[in-house]
Amino acid sequence: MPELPEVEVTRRSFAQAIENARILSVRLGKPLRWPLGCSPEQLVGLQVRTVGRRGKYLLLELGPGGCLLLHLGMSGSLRFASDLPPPGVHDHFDLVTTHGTLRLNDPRRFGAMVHVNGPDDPRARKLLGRLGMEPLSDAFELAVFQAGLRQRRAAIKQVLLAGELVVGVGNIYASEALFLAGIRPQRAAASLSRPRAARLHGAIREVLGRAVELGGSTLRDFSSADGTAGHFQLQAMVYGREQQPCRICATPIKQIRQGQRSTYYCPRCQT
DNA sequence: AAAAGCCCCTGGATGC
DNA sequence: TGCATCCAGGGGCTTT
Repeated sequence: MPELPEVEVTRRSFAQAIENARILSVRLGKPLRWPLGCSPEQLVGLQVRTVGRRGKYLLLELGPGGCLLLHLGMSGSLRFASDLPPPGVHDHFDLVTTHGTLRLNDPRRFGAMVHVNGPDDPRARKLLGRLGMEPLSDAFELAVFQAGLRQRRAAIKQVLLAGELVVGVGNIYASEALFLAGIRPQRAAASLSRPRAARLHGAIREVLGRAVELGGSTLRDFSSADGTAGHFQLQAMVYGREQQPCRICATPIKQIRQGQRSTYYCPRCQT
């Protein structure tokens, strides 16, 4: 379900509320993508200090030590409340705290909740170690982005999705950002001129930033952890619009496959 | 080293 | 109505 904006909006919807809560119990449902990595009892008594984010991972910093890495995968969503109903078949993780219960619902179970001892934990390194720049932070440096593109021959869409240069750009926003930048998704990353790479850099920030402001939009069924529904204001320019007229030039939008994923683009606006 | 495929899993939409 | 097929927001792992 979630790309960076949805993960960030989810984070903001419960980060304050869970801060400094003490863990009372942990309930596990069906297995997620990876095992928790510790016994549920081991978490009892710890405090949730802060909720951060790296790419599409949420990081629940624990006191006095350790961290929970939370990923929503393709279909995951969170709720945080003190009056949750009994868990349903797709509720696979409950973190019961003094401030409420954080519940992970994930029908497809591509999501994960993983306990690590700290940033140097091998599991943390494996999952977070190769992640690229944060697109909405100052760390997203244009020069580094341009240099990174120059050394990759793969299609630009694939490079964005891979997350090793820049994180958080998922399948929907990749198509949207490339449209905004006027760049064809199949184009080799290394073939982008510096000005066009700069345009893409701006487009990524624009698309993701606006989506965060709108409360996680575009996605069909998104709602944040406090139950607020996504707004849907951000209408897609190309994603999911195969055959429909481009909103700029009216040329029919094309759909292609890249790496088993759908890509949409305007054959006239994007070169 | 980088790139391309392969999976993990369930549910909803579509087609016969 | 029932059943088969395809597709879906991710990304780690294995193979080229």
